[in-house]
Amino acid sequence: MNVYHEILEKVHAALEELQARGELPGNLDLSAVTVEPPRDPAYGHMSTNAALVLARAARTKPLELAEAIAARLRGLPDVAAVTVASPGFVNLTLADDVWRRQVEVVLREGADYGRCDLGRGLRVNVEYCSANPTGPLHVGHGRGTVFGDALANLLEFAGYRVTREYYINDGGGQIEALARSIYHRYLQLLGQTDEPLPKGLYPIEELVPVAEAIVERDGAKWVGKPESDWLDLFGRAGVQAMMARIREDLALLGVRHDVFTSERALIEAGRIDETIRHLDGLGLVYVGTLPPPKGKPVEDWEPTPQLLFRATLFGDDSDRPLKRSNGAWTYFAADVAYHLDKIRRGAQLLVDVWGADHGGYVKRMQAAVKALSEGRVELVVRLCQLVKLYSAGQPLRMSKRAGRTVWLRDVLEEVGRDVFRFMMLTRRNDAPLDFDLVEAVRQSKDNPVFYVQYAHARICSVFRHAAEAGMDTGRWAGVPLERLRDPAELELLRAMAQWPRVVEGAARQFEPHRIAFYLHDLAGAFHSLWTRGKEESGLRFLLAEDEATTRARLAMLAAVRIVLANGLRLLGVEPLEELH
RNA sequence: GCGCCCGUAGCUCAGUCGGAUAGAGCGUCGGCCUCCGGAGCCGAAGGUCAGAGGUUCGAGUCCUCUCGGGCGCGCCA
Repeated sequence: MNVYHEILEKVHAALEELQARGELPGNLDLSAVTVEPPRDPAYGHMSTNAALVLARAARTKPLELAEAIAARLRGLPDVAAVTVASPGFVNLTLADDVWRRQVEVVLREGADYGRCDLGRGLRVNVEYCSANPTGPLHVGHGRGTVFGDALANLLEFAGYRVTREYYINDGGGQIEALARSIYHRYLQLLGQTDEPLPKGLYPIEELVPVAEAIVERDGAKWVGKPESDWLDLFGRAGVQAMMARIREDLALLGVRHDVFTSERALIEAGRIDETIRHLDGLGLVYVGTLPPPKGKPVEDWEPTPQLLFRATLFGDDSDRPLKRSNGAWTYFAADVAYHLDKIRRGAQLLVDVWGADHGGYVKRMQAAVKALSEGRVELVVRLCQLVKLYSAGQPLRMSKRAGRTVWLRDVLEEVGRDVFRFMMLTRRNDAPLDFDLVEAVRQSKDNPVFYVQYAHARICSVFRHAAEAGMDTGRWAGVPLERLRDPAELELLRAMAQWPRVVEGAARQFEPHRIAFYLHDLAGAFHSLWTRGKEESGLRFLLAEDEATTRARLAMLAAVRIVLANGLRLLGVEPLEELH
């Protein structure tokens, strides 16, 4: 329960009282009534739009209704002042004690401070990363992975039951390309070819050890053999090796999925046939011919009858192919089966985190989920834009064709997990992100990671000094919080009390970046107060001659530290006690 | 040609299920170090929220159109 909810309840109570007195109709919809901090602090601490949103239905003037509401809020224990402002806002200034009490709340709830029940225990499956097992994770994967992981943490904190999931795309043509890429390395190792790697294959060096292992085990056994003899074997070896590497990369990022689901396993278990039959039973599958794309002529277009899913019945722009002309299932068909699998395993809400280049795929997958769940399960898709890498302002040239990709592992070794994770969340997921490897590790206030970490470390430093002075820094019962009087202190307390609101808003919108921005603001409020202590010694946290005030301030700092740590934990960033 | 995303200060970006006088960082200019970590803080300047209509008590936010940028557009994933 946060302060804003408490005040909202009081507004509701005031409205119900007015209804009971017959001054308001009894059947009002109160869902649009909000209590939020006004942008301009001159309007007080909280503001409600109740009169504005209800006036029409109540057939009264907003200002009159606002006055009536205000009259019932005035004089309440925690309310210091209530004013009405045109066109009908009711603005409240709360007693300082309300904010001081938040310290006790935070200290009591600790790591749970900010939790809420927005999700009401709903089972949500968050699928993220899901990089093809054809190479290590690169920086772009890193962004989506961090986003998905932070989102999963956030939803869990907001009361959802979360499953973190990785879909291994090991069933399609790209695995054959992987097998051929490894085979080429294999021939090279045995001196059987000096041809360059054919186009479309993977030029990455990480495949060499895979080929070496095969040489060691089988020698030249596969030289000159037809593809059908070795393709499957080389593909499996490649997938196994690349997934092992990807799991290492995930571990470096601090990411742990609960479930890895293999596309190939779904196919081999006949799950796609089963799923398509299921769709067919619903009358959603037919054989038809799609029109060619308009405006953009496709060479060698041949109208081909295909097995199609009636995606247009569920909001997509076109029906979508389930089978290729060679008879194999499309990627989409496998993905439909996979999403049905997630639903059957109990997911009540599906979240997919994809790269922005998959944007064209969103509607058909949502259509499929709608069809499969008969409208009961929603699929939320979040797209992550590209990461542009820089080094000291110079763009880093990456050429996938030449095999010069910047691997996530290399970046993590350079800047560290915490910096990378935080920086990936300092932008909305759907906006492109510039990431400068040199700037990212600079220790200055330009660097948001450092700025937040520094606030946490400074608080820890105060506590070290307090402990040296022999103060009790662990027990807060009976702390005289009324000693927190300075406007800057109350400002910090109010910033701290925003945390539950921020969690709720971020979770509702699936936007973990809001956590990062909030932490920056909270750190700013703290740094500001700290520096004032430099200028006015009476505002220092540790006062040798005033133990009561010191204890109050330490309690406040302990609470702020908890909120900083809770926020960083959701982002998967470790709060540091010292910086070096 | 169609679909999705985006357009906010010189630059990079926030902006609460629509809320009041649109914010932050960088950069620029001007201040603050006996003393808890100055790796910080305070202040100033800087805006047609791409443009035009619409919805309403109220629009950066919702709708329509235009302009500009990104991504995608049968049998790749």
